[in-house]
Order: sequence, then C-alpha cells, then structure tokens
Amino acid sequence: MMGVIMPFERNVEIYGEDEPADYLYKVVSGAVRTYKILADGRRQIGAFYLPGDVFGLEMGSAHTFSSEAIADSKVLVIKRSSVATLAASNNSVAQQLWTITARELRRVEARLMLLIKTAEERVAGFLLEMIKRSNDAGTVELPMSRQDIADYLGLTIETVSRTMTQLEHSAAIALPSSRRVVIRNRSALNRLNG
Amino acid sequence: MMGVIMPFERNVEIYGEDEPADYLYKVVSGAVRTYKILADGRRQIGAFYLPGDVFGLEMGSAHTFSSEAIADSKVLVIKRSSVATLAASNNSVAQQLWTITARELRRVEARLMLLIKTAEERVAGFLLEMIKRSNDAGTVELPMSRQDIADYLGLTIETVSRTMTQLEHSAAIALPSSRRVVIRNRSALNRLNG
DNA sequence: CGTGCAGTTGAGCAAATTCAACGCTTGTGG
DNA sequence: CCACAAGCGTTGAATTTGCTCAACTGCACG
Repeated sequence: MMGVIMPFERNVEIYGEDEPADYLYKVVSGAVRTYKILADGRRQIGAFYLPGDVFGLEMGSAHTFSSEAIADSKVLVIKRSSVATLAASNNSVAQQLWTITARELRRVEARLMLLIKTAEERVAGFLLEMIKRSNDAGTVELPMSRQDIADYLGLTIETVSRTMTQLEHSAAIALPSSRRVVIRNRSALNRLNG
Repeated sequence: MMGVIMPFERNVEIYGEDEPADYLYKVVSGAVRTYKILADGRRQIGAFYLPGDVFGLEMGSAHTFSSEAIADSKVLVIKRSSVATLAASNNSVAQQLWTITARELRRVEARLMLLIKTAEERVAGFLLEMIKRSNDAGTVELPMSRQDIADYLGLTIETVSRTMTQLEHSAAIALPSSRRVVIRNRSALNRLNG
C-alpha cells in the first residue's frame, strides 16, 4: 500500500483533534498516544499504538483525538483518499477498514471493563494488555511514562507508582527499572484482572 | 431489509456472551442493554440501545457481550449471513456496516471520557447523552433502573441516587418521578461535562 | 558538579463505597 | 377492600480508596 514513512520525535504532535482527517497512519517503529484534553486540563489517553498498529482512521472528516509520538518514532503516512478509492473497487480493502475499526472497538470495550475496577485491577489489566501486545511474554519495555499510564487508566501517577510497587512486593512482577516490567506471577495478575 | 420482528419481555435475554453471532438486531420499541459479568459478580453495562439502534453486530463469530431487554421490547432480528451476502455485492451495504461499527466506537470513546471523571460529572454526562438520544430536548423518560445506570457509569446505586438528588437541589434538573428527568439548567450540566 | 525531569514515598484529606435503615409503589392473597 | 410482601429508590453513618500536597531519590544531561 502506498504512503510515506515519516519520522516524529518524542512528544511531537502527529495530528490535532478536530483537524481534517486526510491521512491515516501506521506505526513502523516507536510508539504513539492519542488523547484529549478536558476543559480543566485533565488529559485522557485514547489509546497507545505500537509497531504494526493503524491509527487516525476516521469515518467522519475530522480527527476525534490528538496524537503524539511517545518516543522517537517512524510512522507510515497514507493518504485517505487513495485508500477510499481502493476500497470503492476492491472489496477486501473495504473489509480491512472495517476490521481495523472493529478491532479498535474491541480494545476500547476491553478498557471500559478496566475503568470500572480498582486501581490494582486497572494496573494489572494494563500490564497484561502490554504483555499480550509485545513479543516477549515475560518482559515488557514500557515506552510510556507513569503520567501516560495514569491518564490511560484514569488514575494519578502516585497511585500508579504505588500500585506497581505493591505488585512488586506481592511478587506478581519485578521492576528492574521503572520502564521495564518482568512478569513473575502471571496467574496472580490474571486473578486481579477479574 | 429482511428480518423478523420479535417481542422480548423485560429482563429476558436476547443473546448471551460467547454465543455464535448469527444474527444482528435493531430495536423497534423498548430498550436493550448489553453487559458482561465479572468473576466476582460485578456487572458492566456495555451500552444501552434505544429504538432505531442496531446492536449485536460483530466482526468475529461470537458475541462479546450478553444482551437483555430492559423493558418489554420489539426487536427486528436479521440473519447475519444474508447481510454478509448483500454486503459482498453491494458496496453501500458494506459501507453501512462500517458506519454502524464506527458509530459504536465513537459512543464507547465518549464513555471512556466519562469514566475518568467524578460521580457528578458521570451522571451529568449520562443525562446529556440520554437527552441527545431522545426526541424531546427537555425531558427524558429513563427506561433503565438505577442499578443499570450505576453499572453503566461504574458507580454504585447509592452514589447515582445521591448525585441525582444533588443535581435536583442545585436546580440543574427536576425529578417528577425517579425515571423521569426534566432538564432545568442545561448549561450547568454542560459545565459539569467538562 | 548542579539542574531538571521522572519516579517514589509519606501524611492528611476528600470522595465514593459499604452497610444499614427506611419510604414508596405495586401486586397478591385473604 | 385491606394487609402484607417484594422491588426499587432514597437517605444516613462509618469505612475505605484513591487523591492532593509535599518531600525526597535517582538519573541523565549540560
């Protein structure tokens, strides 16, 4: 599929909320977050995107979230109109667009389930999600900060930090460094996942 | 579009989680909720569907939520395979399927934004959503119980009840009966909606 | 080195939950 | 027609959870 690979430095905006959605994007390397800022300054992270993930695909004409590179990243940028043209003639492309949206829906629904739970369950669920999306089943290198995780889970950085420490003390995980998580007891995490 | 209209009594299951998704559904009258039950008995409501809304449309082969009629309802039941056949030849049908999924995604994302907020903001946001989806802009008849609302917003019935009372005292709404809500001060609700 | 940023930890506080009691409405049976 | 039970909603008091404010640590970078 056509498109151009563009580099984005850490914390640089890829697109803004309400901007025309003329392009869609695929993470090649690095990581991306989408987010909204509320009137009072609170930020909600919409999703994290890792290499291979497509983001910025909209039905309407504008983006509903803003997006930024979490780390220095390379992103494949594809003109939406060219995809639309393809989809009009090629049924399997149309199918793929639907699949991407449906997968997105599944992920958001899974997160809904997280957000009704306690802090410990949210963090455990988040770690399991990150593990599942990474290649290595035993260790995850988190590309995002504690603030990003907090805004993703609807918690404060302090609560995220305390909960991580708590999970470490209960031997569910190990934290060789703050961004590196080793799963020590997956079933304990699964149990928390309700 | 073909299909059969079926009646469902209050609290009767329409389909269960993990059951084969051979049909999709459209609310004709009444109201429907989708939900999941967690291991410890907590329930999370996935969505409320009102007349005109389509639900139970899946990409995969199984339903990801269970669904029940909230009140006595009539539901148009459509065989999925017949829709799939149509979509294969007719591009605009395929487009419509995508649109339904995308709209669902938007709604869930909007709810994500709600779930990171305070109880008062969640309830205000819920009422605004219900008002927007109803015809009358000034009054809503809520088809669902306080327990349903609580499970939708990730709160307890007590907190929902107290918050409603509080909104009534602050003159944002009036409650002629527990299921009937009159909007008295929409801008106050919007302010809470952040 | 020192400065700044990210993360951790602690103490006190506010918000929502839990537990419990009570009121209102509805339906059922005597 | 009244009595009573059941379901739903509201209200109150005590408790718990996560938040706020604040101090402190470790680390990277100039």
